[in-house]
Amino acid sequence: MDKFVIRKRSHDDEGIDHKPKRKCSETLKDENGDKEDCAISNFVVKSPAWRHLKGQNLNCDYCVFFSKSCADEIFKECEKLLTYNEGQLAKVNLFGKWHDIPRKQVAHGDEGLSYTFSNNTVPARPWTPFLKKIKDTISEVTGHEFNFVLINRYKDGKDHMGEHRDDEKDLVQGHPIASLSLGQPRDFIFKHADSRGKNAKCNIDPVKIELQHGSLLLMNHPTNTFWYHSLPQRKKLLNVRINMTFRKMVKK
DNA sequence: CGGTATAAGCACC
DNA sequence: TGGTGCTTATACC
Repeated sequence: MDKFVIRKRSHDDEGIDHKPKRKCSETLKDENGDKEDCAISNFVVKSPAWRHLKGQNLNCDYCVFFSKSCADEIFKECEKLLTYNEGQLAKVNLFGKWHDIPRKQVAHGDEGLSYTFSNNTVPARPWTPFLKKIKDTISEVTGHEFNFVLINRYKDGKDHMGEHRDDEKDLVQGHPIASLSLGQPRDFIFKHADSRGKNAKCNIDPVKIELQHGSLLLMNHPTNTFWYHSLPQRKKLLNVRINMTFRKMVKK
């Protein structure tokens, strides 16, 4: 793998330009001597070129975060190391009916945290060295802290996720969510809450973006207050996509 | 308490 | 194939 340099992104970039201003030339080190659990010792993050997604109250930043070789390796490690929830933990209740979620899901995070949506409470499994390393790298570069990651695995284009907002009480209000995409690129669609359905109050165009292998999408406040997002079916796509959304949850 | 929203699928087009 | 509208009984605001 390539040699990597981690560059931080300072908070005062926001709203003006999204290129990192501070440099940090240290290479991320294995703090726990966890080579056996995590084959990845370095990550590529070469001053990512951020692109700002703008809309009415839409505030997101997107970049290709990991180089292809690094993203390939992380993807491989995910497939080797991760296991996913089953049974009741893999169901949601909507409009009075229980459904198996059309994808696989698991969460890791600080002890005691969990995430509840649609009558489904996903408890955090402990951080693994592998996941902690990814989390720390993203924190380092974005300047935001996270204590929880929700991982979704879409085995092919038939797996999907419906429209929703990440507006649960479990989430620290106003804190950004960092979404790392690995594997099969997929369309990701934002729709404004007031612009949905037959009786829409206004007509705001949806914002679509194809989330690339190794990319990071930062969903900043107040995006999730006003915009729904979804990962629609794309039936012709045959390959696996893994998504990690790093979050800050309220401690209870 | 009443009002409101829904991370799902399905039935159209 | 993909986008839209509808569902429905809890939950939780």
